[in-house]
Amino acid sequence: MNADARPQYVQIADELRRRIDAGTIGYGAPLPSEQEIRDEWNVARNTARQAVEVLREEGRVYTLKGRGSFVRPKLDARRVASSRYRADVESTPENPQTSVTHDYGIRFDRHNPDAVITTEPASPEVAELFNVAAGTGLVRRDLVFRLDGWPTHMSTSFYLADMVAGTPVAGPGSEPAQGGAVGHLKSLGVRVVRVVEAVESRMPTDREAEVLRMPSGPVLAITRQMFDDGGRVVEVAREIVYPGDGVRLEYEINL
Amino acid sequence: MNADARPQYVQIADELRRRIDAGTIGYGAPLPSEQEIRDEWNVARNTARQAVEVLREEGRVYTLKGRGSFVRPKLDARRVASSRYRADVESTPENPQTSVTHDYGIRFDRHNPDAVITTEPASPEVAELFNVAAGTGLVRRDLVFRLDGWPTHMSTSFYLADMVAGTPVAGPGSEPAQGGAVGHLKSLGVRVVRVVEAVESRMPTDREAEVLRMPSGPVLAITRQMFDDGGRVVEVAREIVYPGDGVRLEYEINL
DNA sequence: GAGTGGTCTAGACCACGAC
DNA sequence: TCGTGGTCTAGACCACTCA
Repeated sequence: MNADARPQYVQIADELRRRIDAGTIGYGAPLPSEQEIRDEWNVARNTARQAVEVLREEGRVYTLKGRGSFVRPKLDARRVASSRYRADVESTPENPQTSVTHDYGIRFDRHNPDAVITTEPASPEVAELFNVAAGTGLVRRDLVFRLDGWPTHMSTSFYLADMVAGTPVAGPGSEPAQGGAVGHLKSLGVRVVRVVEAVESRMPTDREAEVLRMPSGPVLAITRQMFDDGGRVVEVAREIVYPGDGVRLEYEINL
Repeated sequence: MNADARPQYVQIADELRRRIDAGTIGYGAPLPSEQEIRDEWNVARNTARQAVEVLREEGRVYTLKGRGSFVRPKLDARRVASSRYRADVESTPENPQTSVTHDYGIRFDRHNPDAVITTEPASPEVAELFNVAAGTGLVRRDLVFRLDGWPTHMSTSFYLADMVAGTPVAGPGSEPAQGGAVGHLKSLGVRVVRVVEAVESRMPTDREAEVLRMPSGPVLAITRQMFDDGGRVVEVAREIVYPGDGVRLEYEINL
């Protein structure tokens, strides 16, 4: 009855993947439920679940208990070049742009991060990245970036409270900002001349999985330090988190 | 009988993880078999399998059919800085080093990659990275890097056949090389002044999963181009593949 | 042949979300 | 209330590895 030697759950996953790629099941649309898969292929529930599990591990779908599994969009256009920060430097009121619009090749106004801005003392970990004493006052900015409603990435970044208190950087409504972090600092008279990024791949935390709707695949996490022309650390991001699939980080090294 | 609200398979996974961290189950040692887990915790086979699956997704164990599941070592010391290529440039016969020994902070002779060197025409993809016509003759080097027998990463890199034919680079026994790719090229009188790397996170191919003994977690894949002082591409690596866990890539950007 | 993991079935009870 | 996915049980047959 089944000439194909591959496991049934792989075959079912292949067919579902084909429907997603063909657009038969669009972005955000529900996958057939486990019961529907059982009916269509005449398999046990565990086999249907295994098929969906394959797609979940691939990051093609995300699953919500009590609701179903849904197709995640492919945001393959995502692209982060090491030249991205130049877009920040070159942003002007007449031609507003940020590193994020640069990455995705989109207009400024399609990019609408939610921002939560708080004040907190530096944890030992962040303090070390800042090269200041633990407990130093920091402004913390938690952002979620979305493109047409779909989360593309999220970040937590820190500024020195002494440097930004009372400025728009420390208040709401300052995001999306012209020129991103570099632009923020430029508006305060701080010139960023060097950025150091450390990239890690890991499984998402529960919150990241929920916010990015990435229940199973890996994420790319970037820890960033920005230095001014005096060699001082003026911004720390820990971390900037992207869904692992489809992201591409480009760096240039001069010897 | 079970006061803990967490699912049994999570609790079992936690206990197994604890034993791994405590050293009760050492690196390379087998996990309890599914049958042993069933006996110890009195659970059904699927529950035992789910527990092992958790550890497999975390990259803590790898599984071989018909044999068992085994503990993967944590190679957390892995660390790749953007300054790594300077180690290649500065390598001398008196003080041999490569970017890989630099990454791991180990002596030269503990690093023993297997090498397979072949000749092949450039695929359209590699040709584009090299900025040459498809079909151009290339020397291909497939390497697997190991540390005390454990695979750390693998790479496929290409050189222009015209440039390296008849040199040690094109022959066996040239790896581990002093100075890695940069050293190779230096020995031919080619000076590498610029390296461009693109980092992606993705699930491993079947071969990568087997070689790296990473059946389930993500990998970090780097596509690299090396440029000489005339702006010509003199080496392409596609791709350098690391197990996703524990790797850290550091880059510096000057604005 | 004994032990291992890979796949699969046919049930069960539960928590959650939408209506 | 009903449909969804999350967890769990108790079996089964298979392919693979090792002694």
